[in-house]
Amino acid sequence: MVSDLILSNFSEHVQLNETEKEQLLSVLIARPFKRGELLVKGGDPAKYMLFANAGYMMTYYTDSNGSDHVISFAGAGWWASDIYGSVSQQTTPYHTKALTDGEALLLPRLSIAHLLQSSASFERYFRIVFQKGMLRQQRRYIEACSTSAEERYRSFIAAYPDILAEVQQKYIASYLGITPEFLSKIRGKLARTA
Amino acid sequence: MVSDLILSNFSEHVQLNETEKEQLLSVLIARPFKRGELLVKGGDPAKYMLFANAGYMMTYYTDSNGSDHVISFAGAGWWASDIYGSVSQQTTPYHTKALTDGEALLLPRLSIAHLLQSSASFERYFRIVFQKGMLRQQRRYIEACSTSAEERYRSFIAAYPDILAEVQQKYIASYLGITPEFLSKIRGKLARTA
DNA sequence: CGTCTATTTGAATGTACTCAAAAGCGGTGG
DNA sequence: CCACCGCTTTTGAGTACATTCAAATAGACG
Repeated sequence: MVSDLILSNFSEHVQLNETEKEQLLSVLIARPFKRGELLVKGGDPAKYMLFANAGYMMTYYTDSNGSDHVISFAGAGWWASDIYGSVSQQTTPYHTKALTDGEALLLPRLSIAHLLQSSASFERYFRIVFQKGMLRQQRRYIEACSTSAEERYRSFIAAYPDILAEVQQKYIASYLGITPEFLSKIRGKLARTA
Repeated sequence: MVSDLILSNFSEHVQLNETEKEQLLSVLIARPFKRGELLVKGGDPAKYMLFANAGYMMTYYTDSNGSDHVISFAGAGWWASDIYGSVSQQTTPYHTKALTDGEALLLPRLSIAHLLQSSASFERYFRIVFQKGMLRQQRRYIEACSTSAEERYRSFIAAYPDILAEVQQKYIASYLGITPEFLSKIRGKLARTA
């Protein structure tokens, strides 16, 4: 298992000693995936956090009308944003699906609890991850409230051109909080304008 | 300074020893406030996190059109959701305003850094606070995307009847992501129906 | 009491949705 | 290699939820 990505992600935030690194690597589970595969199903027990080692995943929610809402995409080097797998709770309401071929590293919930107890470095790492996650979610909410769909699409393609290339349009529409039809119309308009 | 609320909030998540409790209390700053007072101004240096010891505060964002968007309310026993004061960054984009008379406890950024380094309990506490905050923000986003304004208002009054009584309607409208006029129409309709 | 702000109400408008149908695209099997 | 199938994207017409603008009413505070 190639673990450079996750180790470098940790080292962006904390300095792990050799013991801690080994401890972390020893509990990770490599999970290769194929495009379209459902890695975590909403309603199931939340067993682990997922780190994208290669390829793209997305975390989304299916509401009571059956509509899906993409919470976030995760490309190589990112955690999936379903963090229910990190809390001692029975189930997650979110699905996590592979959007391309790739590989996830699974970090089991019990291992997380173990890591957190064994070293303040792990507490610190996850404190920072969740702190940033909370800030990101706030910004996302603000952006959804205060900008039009067209603006959100423009800023999305500016910020994540790589995701745009890899991922189906209907998922991007869902991420932006609009219907696939409406995204198509926005794209048509932008193409005509440009 | 009466500090029961914040100590009991910590003890919901971690067990602090006497030294740690003293350490925490020694860095908190009591900040009484009056209704309408601006406690933190967006664009200013983010100096601290704010814990509501009494009364209500709200954190909100003013977008480029000059419209305000309430991110969250904080009643007694809650942290304001502007957590920029916890990261080593220059400024916060959010305002925090007093909605009633009350008192905030200010936890300065440097003190947070100090606490985090001195004990894993503090790392753990803030890890949990941010973890829950991230989950809450995600749920809020999902709710904004997947339900109508009327449904959101209904679930708001069911969940927070106390806030409803204390806080001006236009702020609740902003929290729900709608205009004050439209909230008024929803209320009119519900009153007529019921 | 008068002033200022918040809330209500109404009419016109707009952004985004729904429903429906056509066109495009990718994979699979004959 | 082509034909077909299923799914995604495009396009169009009609609709709905929520907004904007404007004016009237109600409340709060000095």
